[in-house]
Amino acid sequence: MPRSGEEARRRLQQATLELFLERGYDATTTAEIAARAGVTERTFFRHFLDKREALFDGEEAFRDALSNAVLEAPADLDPMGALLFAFGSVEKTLADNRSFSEPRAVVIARTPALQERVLTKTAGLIAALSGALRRRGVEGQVANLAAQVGMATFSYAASRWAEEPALALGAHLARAFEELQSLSSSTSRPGADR
Amino acid sequence: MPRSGEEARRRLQQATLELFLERGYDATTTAEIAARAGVTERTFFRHFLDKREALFDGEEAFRDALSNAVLEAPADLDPMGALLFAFGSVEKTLADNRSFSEPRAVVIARTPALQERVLTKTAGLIAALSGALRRRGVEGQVANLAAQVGMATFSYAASRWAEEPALALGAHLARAFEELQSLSSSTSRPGADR
DNA sequence: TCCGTTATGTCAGTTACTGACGTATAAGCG
DNA sequence: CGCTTATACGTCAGTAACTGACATAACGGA
Repeated sequence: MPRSGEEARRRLQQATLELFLERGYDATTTAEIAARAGVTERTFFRHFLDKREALFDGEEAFRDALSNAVLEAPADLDPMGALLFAFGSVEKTLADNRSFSEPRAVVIARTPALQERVLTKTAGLIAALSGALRRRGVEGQVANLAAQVGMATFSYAASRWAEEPALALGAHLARAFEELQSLSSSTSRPGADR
Repeated sequence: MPRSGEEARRRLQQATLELFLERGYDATTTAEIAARAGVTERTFFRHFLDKREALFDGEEAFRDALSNAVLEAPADLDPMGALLFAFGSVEKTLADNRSFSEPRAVVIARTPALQERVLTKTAGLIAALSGALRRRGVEGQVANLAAQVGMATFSYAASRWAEEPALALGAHLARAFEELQSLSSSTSRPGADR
C-alpha cells in the first residue's frame, strides 16, 4: 500500500534518528529502520543511497540557500565579506531546524562512520560556496581556498554561538573573522626558502 | 607459512594500489587483493580496518612528523607562522613519497568512497596540528580554527606546487599565506547584527 | 473506466567485515 | 637442543549492507 512517497521518506528519516539514538548506529540494522517506518528494507535503499544518508536528508536545500546568498551578496564585498554575508543570512534556518539537528549531533558525536559522512557533506558545501565565489569573478583555486577558510571560520563561530546563544550568530561571525586576521598578523617567511 | 608480518602488510598495500588502478575500487574485492598478496582475505582485515584503509598506510607517521615540527618551530612564531614552518619542513618527505602518492591520487580522483576517507585523514591531521598548537599555548578553539585554515592553505600551496614544481614548496607556502591575508583585507561587518 | 506512471514488495545474490578456533612459525629460555 | 610462548596466519561460519530483476498495487489523468 504505497502512500505518498515523501511521507515514507520522512518516516524513514525519523525512524533512523530514533533508532540511532536508542541503540546506536552499529546496533541498528536497516531492516529495523524500515520496519519502524512501516516499509521494506528495499524501500529504504530506494530513498537513500546508504544507511548513513538517511540522517542527512535536506542538506542540498541548505547548500543551495547558502550559495544563493553568496550570489546575492552586495557586489562590492571581497570574497570573505560575501561569505560572511551568506552565513549570516541562514541564521533563522539554522535556529528553526534545531529540534532535528540537535539530537542528530548527539548521534554523530558517538559514531565515527557518521562523522566521516559529515566531512563529505561539509566538503560539498565548500564546493558549492567555491562555485558561487567563482561566479562572482574570483579565480578558481583562490575561490576554493576562501571557501575552505570561510567554512572553518563559520564552524568556529557556530560553536561559539552554541556556547553563548544570547549573542546573535552574525555577531559571533564578525568576531570570528576578526580573530582570523589576528592569527597571522605578523607572519613573514621564516624558513621558507632555505 | 607466516613470513615477517610487515612484509605481508606491504604486499597487501601494493596489491591494493595495483588492483584499484587496474579494475577500479568497486570492481576489486578484498579476496582478490589478498590473493595477489599471497595471503587470505582474513589476513587482509587483520592488517587493515577496512578495504579503504590499505591505501592510507603510513599516514600516522606523516601526521606525527607534522605535529612534531609544529612543536619544534621557533617559540616567537604566531600560530600561522608555526604551521608554515611545519609544512615547509616536510617538503622532502613529500617529494620522496611521490612514486606511491601519485598513482594513489589517480585512484582517489576516480572514487568517491576514497575521497571520503581522505577527508577523515585530513581531519586527523588537523586535529594533530590543533593539539600541537595547544601545547604552544594557543587556546583550544582558536587552535582548531588556525589548524583548519593552515591545512586549507597548505592544500592550496601544494596544488600550486604540483603545477609549478620548479619553485620550492616553501615559496609556494609563503605566497599562499600572503594571498590568504588579501582575501579579507577590508572585511568589516555587513549585515552582522540586525 | 482504462492506462501509464510511480512507489512499493519480493526474492535471490554479492561482498565487506567479524568472531571463534585451530595451526604453524619464529623467538626466547632451560 | 628441546620446550614454551607469543605472534601471524588459515579455516569456517555467520551477519548485514547493498543491488538487480521482476511483479504488483496505488494514483492521476484521459
